[in-house]
Amino acid sequence: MPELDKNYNHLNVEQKRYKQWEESGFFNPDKLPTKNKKPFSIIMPPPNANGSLHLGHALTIAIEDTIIRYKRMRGYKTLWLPGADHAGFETQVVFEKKLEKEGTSRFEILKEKNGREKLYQMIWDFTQKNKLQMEEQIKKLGASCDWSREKFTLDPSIIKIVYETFKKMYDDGLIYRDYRIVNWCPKHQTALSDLEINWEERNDKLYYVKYYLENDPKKFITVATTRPETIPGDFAIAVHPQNKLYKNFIGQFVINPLIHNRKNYDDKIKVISDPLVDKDFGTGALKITPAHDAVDFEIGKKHNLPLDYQIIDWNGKMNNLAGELEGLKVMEAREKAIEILQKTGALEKIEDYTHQVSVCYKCKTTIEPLPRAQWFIKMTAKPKSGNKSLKDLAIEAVKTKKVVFVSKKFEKVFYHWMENIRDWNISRQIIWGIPIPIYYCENCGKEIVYIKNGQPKKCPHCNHSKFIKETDVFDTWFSSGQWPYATLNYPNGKDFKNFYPTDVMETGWDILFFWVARMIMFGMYNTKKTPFKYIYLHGLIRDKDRQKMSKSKNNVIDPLGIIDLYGADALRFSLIVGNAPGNDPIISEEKIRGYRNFTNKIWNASRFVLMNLNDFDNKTTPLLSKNDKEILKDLKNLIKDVTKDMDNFNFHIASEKLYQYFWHVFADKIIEQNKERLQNKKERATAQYLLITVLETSLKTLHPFMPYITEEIYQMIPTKNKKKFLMIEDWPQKI
RNA sequence: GCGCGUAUAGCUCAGUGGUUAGAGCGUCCGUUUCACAUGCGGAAGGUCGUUGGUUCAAAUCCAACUACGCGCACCA
Repeated sequence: MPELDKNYNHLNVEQKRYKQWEESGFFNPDKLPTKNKKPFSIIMPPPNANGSLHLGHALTIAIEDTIIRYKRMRGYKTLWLPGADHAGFETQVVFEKKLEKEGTSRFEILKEKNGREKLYQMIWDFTQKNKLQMEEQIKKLGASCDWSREKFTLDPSIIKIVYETFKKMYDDGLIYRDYRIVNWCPKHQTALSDLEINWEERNDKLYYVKYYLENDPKKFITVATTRPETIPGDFAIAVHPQNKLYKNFIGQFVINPLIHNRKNYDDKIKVISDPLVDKDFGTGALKITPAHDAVDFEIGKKHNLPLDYQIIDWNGKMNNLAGELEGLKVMEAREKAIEILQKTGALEKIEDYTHQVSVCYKCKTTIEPLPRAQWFIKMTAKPKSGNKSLKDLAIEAVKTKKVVFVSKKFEKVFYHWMENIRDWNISRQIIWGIPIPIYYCENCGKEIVYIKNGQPKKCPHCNHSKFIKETDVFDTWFSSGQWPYATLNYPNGKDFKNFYPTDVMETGWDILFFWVARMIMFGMYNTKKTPFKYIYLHGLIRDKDRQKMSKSKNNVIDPLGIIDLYGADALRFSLIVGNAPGNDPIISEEKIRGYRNFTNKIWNASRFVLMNLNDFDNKTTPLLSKNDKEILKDLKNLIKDVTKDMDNFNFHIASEKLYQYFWHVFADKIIEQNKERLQNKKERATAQYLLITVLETSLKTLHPFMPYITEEIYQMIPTKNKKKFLMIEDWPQKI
């Protein structure tokens, strides 16, 4: 019998065991000796290759590894496929911060010769370094994923599939380029999707500005606006068609109160009517600045107003069309505009006004709505080859239960978002990403989708042979949205045939729209199937004060530091127990320490059993007492219960039951009761049998949650028909 | 504006109609002898937000209310 330390020391165990598991090849389903040939697969949400792992990642790994290890023990051919995400915009933002610290910027590098290529290479190297580090962290957590199948979102095989999807959607009429108002971040110099902006409440002012009639300078129409600096870009005043107040103004002209002698345009502004205008807001009259507001742009389009008269540039400064405001930043321009309006008497009054302003979700810079040509995906239109829109496909998949949310509440949230979805802007003006495979003919200007290497030889429209390449790249979610089938080598790969649709998608609820919804749409559109059967959404980890963990708040628990202190098993268990799916778990070091104590309990109870097995013969038939039988019956019932919980994704309940049982039934009662029997010659063998049976069964059921310590002890106990690893043992069903 | 959710011990949370409502941490008392002081024995601590309903039975199902949290949204 080996001499065991008095306290469990995870440092002696974890690395050694992981190496053995990995070398065994059993992480790979093809090498797994399984009775039951049924496949079971999970695609790991690929962490962003732009930093180290945080507790949220540890939670993902803990839950998914628990599921995978459980299913593996149930005899499934289990595949858990790891990967990493280039994470376009997110990574570029992180990298730019790094550049800033080094005293330079993305724009400086882009100025250099081949700057674009150079910057791309720099970020590439950065992500590859991070990726290696992340892999090590995932291994430390004990993740039994198949590293031989690992993928990166910029692998050529992935890009190929992403391009083919783009081409298919383009040919299907779902992809189009349009000039319209986009969410522009002046700091990051890119457009953002509707999901990438946040809304902040601001206490601003509402300015009431008079626009005098051209023909009758005594009469005027008052407009309420929060953005007087955009007045130089006004091309109409719009009122509701049924608004009696302004009936006589419709069709007349007013004079722009802020600018005169506009380039190429009159200073006269027509009063028009449009049902989009709210009769009851402000004065009921709306100034129309097509290039600087989404609603105005829509109205402008309908009424044939100039849409590209942009008076704010891409840096958020007033340009030379802004008259006296030229050169000022937007906020400065606002003050200046008010000054001028006040002087000319055009300012009627100012009111306090609280409203929502959109900001960049990364840098909090106020979003500038600006017109720009962008690539979009139609969400509500039918493709040429089918009769259901992406929106309809996704809604139908959930309605028909092809995909099921483990927490029902997210189903409702999903529907709500889906019902109101608008077209998706997939172009980003950044360099870190997959280029949109489009060329514009230099001659006829038409766009050509070209997804092979190199560039098109001849323009199919005019036979010209010179092209300009699109410089925009895809929104990162356009590629990660295709992750489940792309990683499995769609459409002809063996893995795709064996493992698609995958079984569970487990990820944080914060990316339900960004990622999960898009995966469902892409999966349904491309493969006609949902990419997964169940969606398990976990919460966002908070600290003791309910705060989201972030570096700036200095409340981050570093998973690696915690693992070094208390072990991966303790961390994993504390992430699982009491954490119902979908709720935001609160994790403190005290909780983790508490479950570290549990690992020690397991260690010592096992140590006690092992200390008393030197003469144990696993072939003798035990003489079980009534009480012994009762104990085994209870254990059987526990397993039944726990198995049911595991099948229903109730890991938080299963883990707690196992904890209760091991500590307060096995250690407190069963071991105590049998201490005396072990001293009794007649009863010793039976007591040994009972103890080792309960211990072995407990180890098996605890293994998915605490893989390291259970494996370590399993390797030491003398039981019948032992497998090479506990990892590939059978989940206990009969005792 | 539209929608979703939460309220259980001092704190943070589990609890899938059925004994005496649980866990981690914390508090108090006792305890180092042969598995474990990262332990053991014991104790204090709960009108399960409020009110009403359904039921033989409600923390659990339903409704309203109160408080809090969150998501979505082109009201200038």
